[in-house]
Amino acid sequence: MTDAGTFEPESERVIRQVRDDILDGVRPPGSRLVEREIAAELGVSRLPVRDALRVLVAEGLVTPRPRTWAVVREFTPSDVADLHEVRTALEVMAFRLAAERHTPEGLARLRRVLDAGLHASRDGDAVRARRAAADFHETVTDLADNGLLSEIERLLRSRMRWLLSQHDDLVGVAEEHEELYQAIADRDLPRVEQLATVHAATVRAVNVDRPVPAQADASE
Amino acid sequence: MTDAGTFEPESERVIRQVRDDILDGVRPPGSRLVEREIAAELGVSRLPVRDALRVLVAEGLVTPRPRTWAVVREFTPSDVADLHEVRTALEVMAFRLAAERHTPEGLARLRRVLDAGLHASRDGDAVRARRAAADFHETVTDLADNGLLSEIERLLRSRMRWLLSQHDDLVGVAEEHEELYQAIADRDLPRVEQLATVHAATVRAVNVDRPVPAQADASE
DNA sequence: GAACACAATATGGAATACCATATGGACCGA
DNA sequence: TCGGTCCATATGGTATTCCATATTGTGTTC
Repeated sequence: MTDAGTFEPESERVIRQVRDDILDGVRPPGSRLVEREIAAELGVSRLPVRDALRVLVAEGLVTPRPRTWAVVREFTPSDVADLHEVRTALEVMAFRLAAERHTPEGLARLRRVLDAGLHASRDGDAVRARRAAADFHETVTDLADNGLLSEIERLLRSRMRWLLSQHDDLVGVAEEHEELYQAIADRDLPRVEQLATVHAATVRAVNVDRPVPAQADASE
Repeated sequence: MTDAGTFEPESERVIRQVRDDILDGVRPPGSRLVEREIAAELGVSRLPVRDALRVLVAEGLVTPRPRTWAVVREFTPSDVADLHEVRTALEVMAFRLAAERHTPEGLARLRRVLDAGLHASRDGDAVRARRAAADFHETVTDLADNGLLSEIERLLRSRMRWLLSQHDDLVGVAEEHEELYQAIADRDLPRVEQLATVHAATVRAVNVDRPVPAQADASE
């Protein structure tokens, strides 16, 4: 075994590059994704590009069209509402399981991530605060100790990143994380579920503030 | 437009073939999946096979190993537990949303699927009953009117099919479906949530009874 | 006899080439 | 001038080929 752990196929690099291009707005929604063009830009063959596009389709960032070029996905208000709904259900579950199953080590890790987030948000460092907020959720999912849940979380991560890129109330989020941490540490399940639901609603609220005329969003 | 709607690349055929092989036990867990072999068997090039394996990896039916052959996934008891947990959360959500959002047409469709299932299970037609049970859940997801939820459901479908292939209490399942249908039709949310939770537990119970003859690959 | 090293082979990763079909525009006719 | 049809081009799908590396069997040495 020479580098089994560190081996990275070209397609990985292409995936990251194209994904970042999309998330950073370099490739705006609706723009063409032509295999040959991307291959030429990145100096690789079409095959890694094909692989990468498949992955990005699975991540929901790219819309394939049979026999023709793929396009960067355009998220409709309905898509956003759907994502919030599913995310809420999964995160409430993750928080609940984390409260039930956390280990001392895991809890300490969560504490550290939380502190980093609190610090960053109080300093007004938006980039690090957002990063820490994402880490917080990822760590909670980790504590939940459910491989499939982690897998789905990874799958939705790009979409979430896209969705939350315009979230601003970083301090409020960090404070809610603090409360959630306490409830998890105390294994207070009812409180965790309540807080997690509220937290999801908070994040959604900030996003829905923008025009997004969600259609069936008045449900909850 | 010649056949834009009916076009199917070779990889689709390969996907179905290999997936069915796995689910039918023709390719048992742990067995090698060698691109060249499969390509030769199906009379296609390696590329469609590569594509197919990627998809099956995404479906969780195949475990890839960098630079070496992939293997048919071995489900550990832990994997099964994880799947049940996630499935429960998502289905409760699907049932709740279906109760909130169903249209008259959709409800009628659900009624028809349910009747087919009741009929088949009373006749002792296991194959059709199982098919109808799957259709019932799929229709409910459809009624929930959340594209992402449907997407994840499709993703998990193969694993569920594998998991439920040994489910026997078809009559009981159909009867629980009947109750769920009524609660959905009445838009009785609390009852739907309670029934959905119980239903998930029922299915799990039957499966946990017979601890999947996993290839005791206690590797992870 | 067992364990390690090395070589032959198997296998996935990537590049190149070719084909079938969708796309987009130009030309023709009304 | 507008609409339809046909053709050149663009583009994704597939096959073939070569390459780097993991696997596996064999021989050698302690």
